[in-house]
Amino acid sequence: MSGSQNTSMTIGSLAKAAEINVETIRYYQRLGLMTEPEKPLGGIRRYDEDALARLRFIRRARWLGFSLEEIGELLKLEDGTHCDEAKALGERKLGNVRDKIRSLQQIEGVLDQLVEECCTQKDNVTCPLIGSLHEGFDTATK
Amino acid sequence: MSGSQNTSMTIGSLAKAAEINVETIRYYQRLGLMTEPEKPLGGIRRYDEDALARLRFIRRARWLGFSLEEIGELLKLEDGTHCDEAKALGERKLGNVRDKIRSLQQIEGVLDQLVEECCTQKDNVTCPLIGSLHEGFDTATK
DNA sequence: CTTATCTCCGTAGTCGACTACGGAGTCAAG
DNA sequence: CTTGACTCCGTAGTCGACTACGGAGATAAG
Ligand SMILES: [Zn+2]
Ligand SMILES: [Zn+2]
Ligand SMILES: [Zn+2]
Ligand SMILES: [Zn+2]
Repeated sequence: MSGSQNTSMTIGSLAKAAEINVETIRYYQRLGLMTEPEKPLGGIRRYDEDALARLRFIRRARWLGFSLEEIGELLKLEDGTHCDEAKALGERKLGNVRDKIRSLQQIEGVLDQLVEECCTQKDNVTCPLIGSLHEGFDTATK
Repeated sequence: MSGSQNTSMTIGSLAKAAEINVETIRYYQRLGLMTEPEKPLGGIRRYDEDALARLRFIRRARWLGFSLEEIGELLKLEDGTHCDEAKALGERKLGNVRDKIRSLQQIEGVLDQLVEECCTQKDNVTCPLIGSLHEGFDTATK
């Protein structure tokens, strides 16, 4: 798979398809995350489905909190000739992801509790959510 | 609680106590998140436990993923009489956090599988991790 | 053929959250 | 009293990730 059909797009339609700014694509090209296709002698570059897939990959990974630099490493796995290195990288990234999940779950727990406690006592003048932002930092943080 | 003892600190010792950079405190003051105490006529400003508590509040909220602007809102609710607004803010954050967790778990699954498949066949020249990277992410991406 | 709408490319600006710098003033230990 | 660390204050720099601008050339609809 990863078939590069000749569904050729201009950078503008690629941007639209990926729901991303044209300038952002150029920026990714400057960083080496996307390759610039050949320009047909004073013409306009054309992009295929692979470029779109790559863009979606980048956007998704960004949203998940990977930096563009990390995404670059992730994308280098593409050459397929360095199984050992690929595995090492994959494992490291997996570790990162699990760290992020753990951290977010911790935050989730705290926030959930705060929201639940909030507004449970109508008589009470002070909001428990605000109150615990003042206190519980040490316990929740570590 | 929130007792303002006369444990007066300079900005330097406040920074040390809060494990934060002096410049960051000044920055928070510029943003209006911290108030600058009065300066005793050509002297040096002194900070009390309340300032420290407020700094901890800010750091904790930052850790929970609130932006400094949101923290400003949160701090305006400090009087504790705006329970509903505080709760809404907390619930929105909680939603954000849960979305991120779901997405990370999705990518965790994919990465985990890829790493497991990698290098299981020594004869094979192409790395299965690499090969399935795009497809795996495509399917996982939706 | 003529516009209107891209594309190309380099440079520059923005935003959030800090972090650093520099020079004058202040305080405290020796 | 001197010396060295700290404070004050304004401005400027950094970093990551974009986003905008401007002018020249390409392309497509009418
Ligand atoms: Zn190698
Ligand atoms: Zn409440
Ligand atoms: Zn209100
Ligand atoms: Zn492999």
